[in-house]
Amino acid sequence: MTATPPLHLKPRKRPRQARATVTLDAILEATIQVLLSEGLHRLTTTRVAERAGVSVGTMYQYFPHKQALLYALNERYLDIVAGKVETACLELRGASTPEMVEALVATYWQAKTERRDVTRALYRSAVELDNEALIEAFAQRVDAATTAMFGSASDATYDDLALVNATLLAVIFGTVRNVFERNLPAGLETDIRKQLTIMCLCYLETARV
Amino acid sequence: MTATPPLHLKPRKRPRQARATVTLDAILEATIQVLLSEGLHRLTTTRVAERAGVSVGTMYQYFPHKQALLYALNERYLDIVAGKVETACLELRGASTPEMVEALVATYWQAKTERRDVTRALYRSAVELDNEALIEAFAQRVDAATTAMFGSASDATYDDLALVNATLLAVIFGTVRNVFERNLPAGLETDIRKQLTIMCLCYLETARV
DNA sequence: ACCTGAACACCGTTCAAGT
DNA sequence: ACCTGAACACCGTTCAAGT
Repeated sequence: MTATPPLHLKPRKRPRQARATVTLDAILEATIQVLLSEGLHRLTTTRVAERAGVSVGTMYQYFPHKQALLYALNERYLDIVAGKVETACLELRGASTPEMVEALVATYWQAKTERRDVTRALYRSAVELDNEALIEAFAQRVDAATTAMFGSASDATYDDLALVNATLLAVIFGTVRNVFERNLPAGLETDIRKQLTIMCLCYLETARV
Repeated sequence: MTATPPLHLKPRKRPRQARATVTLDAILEATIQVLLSEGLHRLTTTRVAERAGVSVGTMYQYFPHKQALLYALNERYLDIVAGKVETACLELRGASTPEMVEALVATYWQAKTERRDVTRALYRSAVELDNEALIEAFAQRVDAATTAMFGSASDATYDDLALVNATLLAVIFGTVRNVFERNLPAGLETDIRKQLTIMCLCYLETARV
């Protein structure tokens, strides 16, 4: 599913008893809650443990250090987003290019906008992380899904599909993040999303063989 | 030059004597050095003070807290990048749209690529910051410069220049950051830059009135 | 006007002791 | 097999004392 992550960031052990699973979920749930309510710089092992209803020691049985908490959170989140993109791509096999671009931008934008607070918090939390493996795994899944989709387009074929696809993804993902970080008025945000779609479309038009 | 930043992030006082100016510069220089050599999570007030050759107490006379160090660094950096974009835009007044797009992408890309380590470190350091004011000031300067430039194009006029311009900036800045974060092979990076230029160009073609 | 560094509150992480 | 929490090293920040 995902590329093997750096060992030191993985949970220390997998739960073998029911209560351990409960504990692990409680810790992750507490992490996102503290992150949202207190912010990254007030995300403390003590606070997370307290909120999860366990001792710090217990936390360290499951996660080798604080960063591993954020790593797990990002992993879960990126897995969900990648899944949504994959589903959308499968549904669109054989469709027309405009439909594909429209749906790709809409799906990704929607996935990020659904819970703005979570998206923002995770964008920020990812900074202290050795997150290249995470991003890479995500990129590869999405890349495979969209390449297959555009390759099946009913109205166009591309000379260098790999490059065209990589460009599209960099532009879409990058633009969404940029817009997100600037906290623009809702109206302008929507307008930019529409323009982005137009832009991708005319690019694909140009790139057709 | 820049919008007024949150007060709590500004240096505590401006130096009034020569040695104080030296001290302030030494602290900022030490900050970037420690950031580059040790990484964000090992950037410690003690370490910065030591490297700068002053005591922690002195550091706190100039900066109210650790974040203010990173804030100052980002401020200086964004000021330089904005300046480069402004200069390029002025030089291109009255040129053709293709020249403008090419130069805009090249200038920004170059500014970010020149010192990849610094760019990366600052992207990351900005996360814990209340950096909206900083980003906003940067965005406004650049927006004004590029709007004026595209408004002066010899070969095209645009119906909604403000929106077209905002879209272009979001796409270019966003894509550059995305590419940067993924650490792609140099060849692919260059290819994406070229594709990005093509994409912006055909978008402007479509957006002409 | 500027600098020092010991002192304080808090944080990440460990580990001997428990159930 | 899982959990506890006191203990340790370190970090951000302050402030009384110095030049």
